[in-house]
Amino acid sequence: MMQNMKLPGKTVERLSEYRRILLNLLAEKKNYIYSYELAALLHITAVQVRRDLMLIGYSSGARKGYDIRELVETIGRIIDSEEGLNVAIVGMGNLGRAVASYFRGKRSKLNLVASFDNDPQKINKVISGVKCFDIKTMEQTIRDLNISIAILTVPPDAAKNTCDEIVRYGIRGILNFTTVSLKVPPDVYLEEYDMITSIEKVAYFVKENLKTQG
Amino acid sequence: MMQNMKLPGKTVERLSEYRRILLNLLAEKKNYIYSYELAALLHITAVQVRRDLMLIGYSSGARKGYDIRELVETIGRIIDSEEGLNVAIVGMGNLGRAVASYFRGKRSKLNLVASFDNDPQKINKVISGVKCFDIKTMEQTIRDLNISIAILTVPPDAAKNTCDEIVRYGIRGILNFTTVSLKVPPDVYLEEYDMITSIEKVAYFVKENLKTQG
DNA sequence: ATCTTATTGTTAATAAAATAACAATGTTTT
DNA sequence: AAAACATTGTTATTTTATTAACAATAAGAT
Repeated sequence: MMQNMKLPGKTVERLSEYRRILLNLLAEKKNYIYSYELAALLHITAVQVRRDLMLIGYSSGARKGYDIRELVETIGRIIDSEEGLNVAIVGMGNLGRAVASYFRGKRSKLNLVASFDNDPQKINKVISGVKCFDIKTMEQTIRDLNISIAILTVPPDAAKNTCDEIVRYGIRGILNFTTVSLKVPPDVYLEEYDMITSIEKVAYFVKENLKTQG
Repeated sequence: MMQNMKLPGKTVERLSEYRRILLNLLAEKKNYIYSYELAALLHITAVQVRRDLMLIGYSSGARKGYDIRELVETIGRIIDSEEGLNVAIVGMGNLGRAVASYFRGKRSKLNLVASFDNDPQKINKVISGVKCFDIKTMEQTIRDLNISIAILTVPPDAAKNTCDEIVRYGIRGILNFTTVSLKVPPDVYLEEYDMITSIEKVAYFVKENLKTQG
């Protein structure tokens, strides 16, 4: 209930992870799961799981644990959009291709319908399972294929311009993997991920642990 | 002051981002920066910047803004380890190669010294700037090259075993890019990133925005 | 059929992160 | 050299996220 209220970002992330795990379990013919089991699989607490499910208004009814199939369904109703959303990868270097292949095991209503690059070797070929379009045709293609989400994997010096472009063409959400931090209008959702930052964070805590534990 | 206390993870992440930006600015011959300028570049608040710098005990002394060179240096003293740490990429598929190339513009004392794969085509070649070793030699190589950080980019079904292995071989920090959530002993630092989760998060907020804004 | 137990759903408490408020301090202007 | 100003460093407040506590309840045991 109160499903009209936006969920906290952290909860959305965990719901996505719950679903990933639950789908795996379904494939293994498991049908019910307790909050503490699901929690253990993600190394979080059972309370957190129950609280997240409370937020999406899901209730097991009984103390037989959660019906996995039903729960997957409920999570989908909350985090997926009914009609599905179309996604494009902008920049088909190593990272773009990597992202494309991650999409194969995808679990939501997201459709990877296009990729863009400026390399003639790539244009009009199917790469990692997705057709690559000439980046010059981006405006037309984004509108034709009704693409609302872009994954940005272009080289850093192209990031700002490309971002401004796709926003003009009507993109509503961007996952930015470049090392450039972008600015978008308030009605466009932007999520940024810098892998070097993640590595430096790991290094920091390794260093600190080494200091205290030898 | 109090530099022996571990910093919050969020602060560490921002420090890494400050440094990335500051290094770019240095390259453009900018020498001083105000907190609000740095904040604007990352779309955060100036208070946050000042608070983070307070936590690492850095003080500009004057109202001329921060001396960029000095600040970069200070951040390095806090988040880098003095001798540098050696890093390996485990799994040289698309994602592994992408990560390797991100390392080129690296800004810290981290050294990418090895990668591992089981594909004979790759073994003993230099790929994306880093030598690829036979994954069978991992134990020896990790010890020989004193590798303490691993970036895990193997296929999902290999994730758990590979993780247990590298932990046995003495790895102290792992950045896990597989879709499998791992378990490590408490003295090993684990950071997990699931890009499908990020995409699903973007999709959720796009959907919500579309609901309220049409 | 009642008792015991395990698990849930939810409220309350705590912890962590972000933001606001503001005194201190140097800089520039007059 | 005093006044006005801009910016910092830090404490206080607010907000957000996590964890703890516990009543409610269904399932199985006796």
